[in-house]
Amino acid sequence: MAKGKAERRRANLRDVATAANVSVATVSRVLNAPGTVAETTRKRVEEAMTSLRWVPSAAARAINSGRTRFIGALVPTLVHDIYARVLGSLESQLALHRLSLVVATTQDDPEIEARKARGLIDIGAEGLIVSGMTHAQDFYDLIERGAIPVVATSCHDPRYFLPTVGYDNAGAARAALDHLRSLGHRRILVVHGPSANNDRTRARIAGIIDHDPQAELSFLESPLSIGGGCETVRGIDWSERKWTACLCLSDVIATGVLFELQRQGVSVPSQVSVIGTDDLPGSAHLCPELTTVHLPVSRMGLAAADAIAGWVETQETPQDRLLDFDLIVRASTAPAAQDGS
Amino acid sequence: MAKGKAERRRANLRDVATAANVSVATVSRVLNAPGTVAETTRKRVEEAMTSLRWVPSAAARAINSGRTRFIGALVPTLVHDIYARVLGSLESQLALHRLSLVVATTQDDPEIEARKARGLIDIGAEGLIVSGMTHAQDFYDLIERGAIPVVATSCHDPRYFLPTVGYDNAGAARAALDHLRSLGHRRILVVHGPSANNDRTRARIAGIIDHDPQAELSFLESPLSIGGGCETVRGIDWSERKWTACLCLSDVIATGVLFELQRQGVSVPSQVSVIGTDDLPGSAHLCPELTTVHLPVSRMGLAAADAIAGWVETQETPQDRLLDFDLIVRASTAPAAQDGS
DNA sequence: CTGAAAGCGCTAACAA
DNA sequence: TTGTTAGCGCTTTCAG
Repeated sequence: MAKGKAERRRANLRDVATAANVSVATVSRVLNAPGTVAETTRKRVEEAMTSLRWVPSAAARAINSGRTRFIGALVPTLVHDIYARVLGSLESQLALHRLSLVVATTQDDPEIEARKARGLIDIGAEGLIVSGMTHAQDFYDLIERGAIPVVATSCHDPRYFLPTVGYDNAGAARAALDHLRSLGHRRILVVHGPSANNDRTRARIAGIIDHDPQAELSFLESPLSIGGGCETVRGIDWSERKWTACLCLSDVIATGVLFELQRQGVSVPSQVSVIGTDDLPGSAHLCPELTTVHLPVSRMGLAAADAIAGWVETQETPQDRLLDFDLIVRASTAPAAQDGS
Repeated sequence: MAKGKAERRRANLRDVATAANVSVATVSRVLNAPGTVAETTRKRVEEAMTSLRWVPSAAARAINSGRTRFIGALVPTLVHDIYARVLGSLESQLALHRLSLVVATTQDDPEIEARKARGLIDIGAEGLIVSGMTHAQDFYDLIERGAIPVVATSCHDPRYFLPTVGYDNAGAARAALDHLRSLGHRRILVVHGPSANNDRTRARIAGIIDHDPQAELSFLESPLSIGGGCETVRGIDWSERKWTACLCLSDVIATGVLFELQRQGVSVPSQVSVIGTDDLPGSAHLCPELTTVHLPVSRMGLAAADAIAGWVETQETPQDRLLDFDLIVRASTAPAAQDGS
């Protein structure tokens, strides 16, 4: 069988009607209310459909119903476990609402986001899911103008312009810090991802800065990748004991840090404690198993799907949703060694 | 500002025309051929558009042009770096063709795939990207009937019913085996992902089975996750020296294996060599850095995007595309220790 | 340069 | 149970 295909004009409802010797209304009925059509007529129509290889036109249906049945998601990148997992549960939950998911990536650039948002609306997205609360003015104008449902995820702020479905980033970071503090750590190196255009990262940083004046925190910004985490701590001489713990505001960075420490022969947690934030699937299996703050990204995808689906369905703005995080203590943190600091 | 929005009827072209005191045709013209409209008229129309907050209807445009400008991608899961990366480059390359990407996940189940494929076509996808060559009959009927462009990725087979864009899975696995063999390994444990419904995994297995009769291969199936890799090799006592190397047909599994070996105190590569297949971004940073076979997933996404875009644009079936893989030798493999086997 | 009018493929009253 | 017909919002001739 050849891979090409002859290009006839696609059959439409009228063709089917003619072939089956009925009116277009009857054909439409076998589609939308098969019960109201006589058995024999229906058979005839269905045969006509198959023999003409008729395929319904989504656009025509959409123009009548006013619905396209898909929503758009704007995420910084697909290549990060956290967004992949959100999108995964978003997709499956939207499918339950008979909605599809169009994805677009923004590279954390508000301008790109605004542009892609326009594209999504242009092709008919009924609603949008975005990440965080940092957006371009163009973007706000766009949704203001289109009056299109948009929910923001990965964050929580009832005062925000859009409904938010997410967790308390500041609180999560604080929980990590508190854990380290309770273990007696005072001098702590905080490694975080890029904070430009990323309010989640900024919220995490803000959550720990000034939270505990007794803690002596140093901050280092790292690319949001395993390699980035490695490089960021590459030059550090841990034997100086300048810090007894490393608080990573993201698990991918923590993973890189762990790898690099191991490579340097620094033992975790006896020499340095390491804690992450996110709880990726792999984090539980690292050596040592990574202590981290679990963020409920799957539940978040689910909740966001329900929120947007309800909104496009009922026209009613959803409630903000705050999901819990959980400190997961594993093997990468331990009490600070006593020393005369 | 409230999060809700009053729900007026959305303005349409006619409303704009009336407001601007022109005909709908003129309004349409300022949209599609601004040059042919008098400066002053155009101004007036544009003002009407903004003041009425007019937003074009995607469905109406689609019904006329016959185009929806989006294509659907069916992947087993989003939560695997490899698919995330393919989709990432697919999305950005399709964007260059002014096409959007709708994603749907199949859980490696052909029935789900067929169902979701129907859903994608129903909402108007102009083309489909699928993974591999294992599909349900329903699926084939569907695309046969809809005469819709479909390209298969992650594999390569010119004899296949659909155009394929991908790499030689058998060859990649063979390259990994050859590397191990050249290092003197003979007794090798092969750990692979689930092979049911997954022709890529089966191809990799087939690629090494019987390839080198001198090698003594044992096969173990593992879930496709880091945790799966860990568990699969958990019970093994490597000191028995039953195998001197472990060939993982997927990097996520190799990652789990590496973690588990480290936990057991088995040293890699001096006691056991480990090699993966895929080359994930994190693989280069593992301890030890993972030797693996690099699969060009980003280039593949790009090529697949071009293939499908060209197809929906020109109606011409694209060529199959074979992309090269590369053995990346890093630190997790070493010559087999001499022993009297 | 502009307008009138005929559709695109389908749904949904309303009649019969 | 079935048919007729008027749109849905927009593009596109074809005439002015």
